[in-house]
Amino acid sequence: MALSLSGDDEEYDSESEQQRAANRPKPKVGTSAAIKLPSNRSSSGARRRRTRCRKCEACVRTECGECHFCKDMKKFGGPGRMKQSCIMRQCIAPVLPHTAVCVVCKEAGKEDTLEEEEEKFNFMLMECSICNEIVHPNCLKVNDASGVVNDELPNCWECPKCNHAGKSGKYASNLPGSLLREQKSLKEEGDASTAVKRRPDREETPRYRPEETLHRQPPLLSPSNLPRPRPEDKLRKKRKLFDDDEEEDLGVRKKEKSDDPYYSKLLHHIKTEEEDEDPYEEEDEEGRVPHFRGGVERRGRFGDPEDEADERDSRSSLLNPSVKTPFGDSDQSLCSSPQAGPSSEGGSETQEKGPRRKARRKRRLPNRELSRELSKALNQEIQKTEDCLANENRQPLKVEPQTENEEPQRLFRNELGDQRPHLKNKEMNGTPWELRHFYPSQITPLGFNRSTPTNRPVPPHSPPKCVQMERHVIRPPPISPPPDRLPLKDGKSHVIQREVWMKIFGYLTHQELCVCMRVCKTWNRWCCDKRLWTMIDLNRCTSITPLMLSGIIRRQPGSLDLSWTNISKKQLGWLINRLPGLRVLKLSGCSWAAVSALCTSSCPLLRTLDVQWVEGLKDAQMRDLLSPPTDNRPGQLDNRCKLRNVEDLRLAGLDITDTSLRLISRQMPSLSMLDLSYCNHINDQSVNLLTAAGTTTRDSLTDINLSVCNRVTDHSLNFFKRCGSICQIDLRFCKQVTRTACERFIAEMSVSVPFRLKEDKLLQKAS
DNA sequence: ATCAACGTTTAA
DNA sequence: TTAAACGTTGAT
Repeated sequence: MALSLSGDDEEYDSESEQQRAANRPKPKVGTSAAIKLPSNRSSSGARRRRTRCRKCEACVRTECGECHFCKDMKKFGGPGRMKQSCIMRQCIAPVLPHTAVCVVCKEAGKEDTLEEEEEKFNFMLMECSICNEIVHPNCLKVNDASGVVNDELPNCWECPKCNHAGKSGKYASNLPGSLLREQKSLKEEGDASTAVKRRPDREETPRYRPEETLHRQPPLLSPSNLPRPRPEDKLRKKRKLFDDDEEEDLGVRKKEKSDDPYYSKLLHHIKTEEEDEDPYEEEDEEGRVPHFRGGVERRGRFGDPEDEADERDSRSSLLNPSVKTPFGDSDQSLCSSPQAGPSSEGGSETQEKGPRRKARRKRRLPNRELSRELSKALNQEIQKTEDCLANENRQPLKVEPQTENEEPQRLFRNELGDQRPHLKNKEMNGTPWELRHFYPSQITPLGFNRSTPTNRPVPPHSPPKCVQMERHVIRPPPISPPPDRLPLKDGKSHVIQREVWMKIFGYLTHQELCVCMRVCKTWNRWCCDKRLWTMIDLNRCTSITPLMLSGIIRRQPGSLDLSWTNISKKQLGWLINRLPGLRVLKLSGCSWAAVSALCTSSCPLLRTLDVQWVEGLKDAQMRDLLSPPTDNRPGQLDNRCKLRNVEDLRLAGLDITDTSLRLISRQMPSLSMLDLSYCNHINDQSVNLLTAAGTTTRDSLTDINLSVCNRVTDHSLNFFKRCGSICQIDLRFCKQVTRTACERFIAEMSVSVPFRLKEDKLLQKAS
């Protein structure tokens, strides 16, 4: 259907079947019928639906109750139309259903009956992402073709036949589908263009190498009554199998500089896939691709020169599709029969190879991602900057500027002055964004960012398209990412447990964590644990890229600082929709257009909202922000203001008036800290409103900042006397407030609550 | 039989 | 182009 990827596909008998399937409702097929399917399902589009592993963190956790899909559920008062899993519960490694059996021997996976890790592979069920056949690798009587394991999904590969036949993959992104929306794009893509686009990917497939002399596997032992494999076993097996040469792909990537757009695209796709494969391998690893070039030594198989040769091969064939491996063009049956794979064209060496070791591990992408995942522009930029990346990032441990202004200036220079957009892109996409963090002390003498809207960072020319993000599968991070112990080269595990490492990592800064993430894959995962990233600070990171966004989602921070960034409404909307646990959001200096993304029913229940100096945020916008969302789904009961839990509200530098304050007072019953500094319209009447009888703010306010509010006078101090919980009143630089009045306030309050003048016109409760 | 939710279709 | 809808699958 959507996946007529090349002319080859038309050879499939089932092609017409696929077309039909796309054009009319599928006939009802019960579970039992589905089991019968394999015989005629070979090469058809009908794939076994995967199901939850029920083991991963996502599967184990409870529904968030906050996300889109939760809100739809009947149990959360929704209409139950969407029938989708909670965003936070999207399985990281969906498994084949229990009813899946080998198309050859009709038996289930048997890997858990075996001891040897490598043998297990031969007896686990593998689903081909191209022809959809599910087989035991050992049941394939093929000798000379290599299956390509897709470790994006458990039990997923491109079977030797398809791989050998050079079929372009449909891939198996059988992940929870809610975030995979590309099928349309794929469908709309013409066959020709699809074929062309897919070619490099196909060519990237590593071929069997004669040097790999491995003993043949024993013939199939087919105990028909073996217990079913547990999904987790398969997962574990995969991990184990792949961890050893985990960095091989990194090696491929790091070694290759490309001027081939296909390759560049592929490069990026691989990265994307890596994200998908495991939430803990993400932009850090991507970003470090160039770093690896001169950085961390390769270990174990990683350093195997054969692998490098192989990689070069795949690279060259990638660049030159006409270059084929000896077996690439052989006449292969097209998966119509499980027995019909390539036989012995491979020559004598091939005979020594069981399917096991031929299944070269290679990350493959789900078709959807491969098709349109990333914008062409982005890929082109990546391509152009490959070389620059290599050079710039040769020093992976280089410490980023820490001073207040250095980094932003650098960014600004790139964003504004540099006419080489690829450099900008390189900056943002080629470097781990965590390393680009800086922690400026933006505190002015008054404790506020004195930047005014005139100093607002100018958005870059082409802000990254959040659209891209929609097509990424972003899964929530597990709380304790596997493995439990660091796997060592000799197959053993490091003595120190993960949780101990986690404690150590807990002492590191984000920058240091980023360095650790480049040490190995396991550390990369561990260092991404959301406990280490409860607060993510992208303050003044002027260009927010899709990678950053996905990185944020995976870390599920409770606190996010996007101040003075160019984040767009779409991006922010995308983010907050996926951060139901977000409690602190800082958006100072952003545009109202972006901030308006909060006016949705998916806005998390924030406790702290910082919208200082937001351009265009006035009373009308404040009203929008504080109104109940209007996009509630039918049946959705909760139409309360999404900011009702805000305790800390920062509105410095806004042109808001009492109109907004009334709303705030009404809608934020828990408001404790309120920053109204630099608000020129705020006056005594405003203070009166906030502290009037019957308002919740009267008792909830503990900390108010009215510095540089020139309309506030001594009279306001009288209003504050009626605030039951007030602890700090900042009236610094209020021209119409006198020190005398402050002292009088202290004197009068001293009867009940002792206050002191911490600074001139800064009143603080003496504790 | 019931529930959850995957993957595709349809609507906006 | 994206989100919503929904038929159907898979687990229990």
